Amino acid sequence: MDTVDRWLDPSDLVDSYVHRCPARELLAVLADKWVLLVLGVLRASDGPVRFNALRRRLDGITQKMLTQTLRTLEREGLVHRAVYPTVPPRVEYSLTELGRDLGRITHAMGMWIVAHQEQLSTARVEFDEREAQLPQPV
Amino acid sequence: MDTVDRWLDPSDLVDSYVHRCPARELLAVLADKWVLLVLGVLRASDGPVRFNALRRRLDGITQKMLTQTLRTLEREGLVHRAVYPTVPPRVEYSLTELGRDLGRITHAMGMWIVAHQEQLSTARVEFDEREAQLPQPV
DNA sequence: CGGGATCCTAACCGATACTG
DNA sequence: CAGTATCGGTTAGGATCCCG
Repeated sequence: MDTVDRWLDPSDLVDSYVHRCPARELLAVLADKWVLLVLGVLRASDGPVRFNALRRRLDGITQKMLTQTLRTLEREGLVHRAVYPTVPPRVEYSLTELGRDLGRITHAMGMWIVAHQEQLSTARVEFDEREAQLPQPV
Repeated sequence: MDTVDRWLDPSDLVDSYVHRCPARELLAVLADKWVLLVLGVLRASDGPVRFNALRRRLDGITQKMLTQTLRTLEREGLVHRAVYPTVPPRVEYSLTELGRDLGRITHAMGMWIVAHQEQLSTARVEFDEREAQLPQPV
């Protein structure tokens, strides 16, 4: 079975992407507030999703950012955009093959985050408490 | 064996993190230009890493951003910071247990990116070519 | 309905200078 | 060595208006 373990080999990844290179381009794309969420929603939907439907599922996103995010993902070949020239217009988004593949990893990341929420909040609180003690800036 | 597949179950992740919630906080942290790279370098090193060593491995990062990134990761409980009050001072960074766990997933992501670089560049080129044909903005 | 085009502000971030 | 502090340019991104 095709699992993400395929990518978990011990070879030295760092030298491959730490320096400025094509790989950093996609990294920059993924390092975005909305990209991971959009991928998540598209992945969770079992068919194409219309623009406003997508918008409604992403609490807080503006139409500008959604458009921008979708364009970027389309350019990377992760998202497919289908336009039906009806009236009113209808545009449907879905993941490409490549997008679905990557989606499995980002999904794993999302699951990890949700599963560790409490450890993370605890860490934040403790850090902030430690911070609150030391300073003495007159 | 403990693999990231643990997090690849089909349950509905979206409802858990699409809305504003604690989970989105870490997502916001990860959605950063440097965070994934820093995690990657720390993960690849087999011992603690000093500040400037870290800096040298991250091509293009400024000392300000590295400091900031490390502080954030420390706050999230992903990175441990050890200060040795010697002269000159010495500060060593390493992943926490939590950080190593998450690091396995981000590493998978990095590997995926590197493995699919060419498909991604191709997609970009094709998209840009399609773009270059349509417009007619007199 | 699914955007494009503007305007405008907050934040980010790089550069520089200083410190224990 | 490993930061902190400050300043200033750039940009991200929200709000608003409009259009096919």
